[in-house]
Amino acid sequence: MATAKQNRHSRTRSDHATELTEDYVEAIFDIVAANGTCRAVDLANQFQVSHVTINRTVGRLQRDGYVETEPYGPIELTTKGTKLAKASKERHQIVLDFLLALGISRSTAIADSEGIEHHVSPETLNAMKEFIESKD
Amino acid sequence: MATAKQNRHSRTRSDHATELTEDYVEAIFDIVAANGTCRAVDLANQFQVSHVTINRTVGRLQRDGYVETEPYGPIELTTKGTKLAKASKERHQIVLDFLLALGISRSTAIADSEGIEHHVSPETLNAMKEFIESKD
DNA sequence: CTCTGAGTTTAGCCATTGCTAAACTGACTG
DNA sequence: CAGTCAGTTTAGCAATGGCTAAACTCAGAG
Repeated sequence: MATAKQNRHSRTRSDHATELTEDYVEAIFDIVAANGTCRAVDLANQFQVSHVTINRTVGRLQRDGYVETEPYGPIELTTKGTKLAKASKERHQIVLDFLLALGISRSTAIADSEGIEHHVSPETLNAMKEFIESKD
Repeated sequence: MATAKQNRHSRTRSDHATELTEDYVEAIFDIVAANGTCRAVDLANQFQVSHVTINRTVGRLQRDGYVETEPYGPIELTTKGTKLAKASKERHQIVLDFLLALGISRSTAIADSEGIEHHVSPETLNAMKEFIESKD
């Protein structure tokens, strides 16, 4: 009877790009909030990746309309980028709070929430929110 | 004062490869269990990806010692591959049961668990297990 | 024993995400 | 105003994970 299961893993493909995009706009948002401005070198620090990789990734973010930047200039989020950053940060925070409410240690919760945040549907996110509130 | 945060996103890099490996050995394990044998075409069905992609990915799995296969022959898990498949399946099941225990609908739980399973630490997995048991 | 067709493999293309090495900019120092 | 140096960009390499088109294998039908 062959497989029985179907599709399902199909997300995996393009979603890795989405994850990276979300991580970047989140980081840019935070760095601008902290430093007033964001340079490539700040992102290289954040992600522990070479500045060259940053440069090209930022180029893709610009191509896709998430950031604005000029040669040798700072990196700024567009409206679209800011919107995505805020949504990602909110999701991230809920996942983190949820893990903490579940009794996970802070350091593990921080690490796991980074990975999990990109994979929670609105329904699950909502359930997490309710769980957190029930623990207040 | 620059960034303040540090590292943390460093997992993202090589982990995508690990995720794919886990998904593949899990699928191979299931297909062998269901059909008695696993062919490239079964995996192509499962992942909705061309058979050519399957072929090369299986090549990498073989290179890395997870599967054994000969040209035009079936695909079999090595001891190492079987071990990883079982561990992944167990983790997957716990995450799924956890989401269900949290009140998530079955279809969403199935979808989300696919994404989340690769990002839960042993500590979090344990907390999930306890949560499930507390609901019995 | 040939022929056909499902399944596999090879060849060759593209984008992404990593890297090092080398060239370039621009601002601050002397 | 020349030099230096941090930061940026360009050039070019590798591995991964996707694809189509074309060639090959092998088992089952005639």
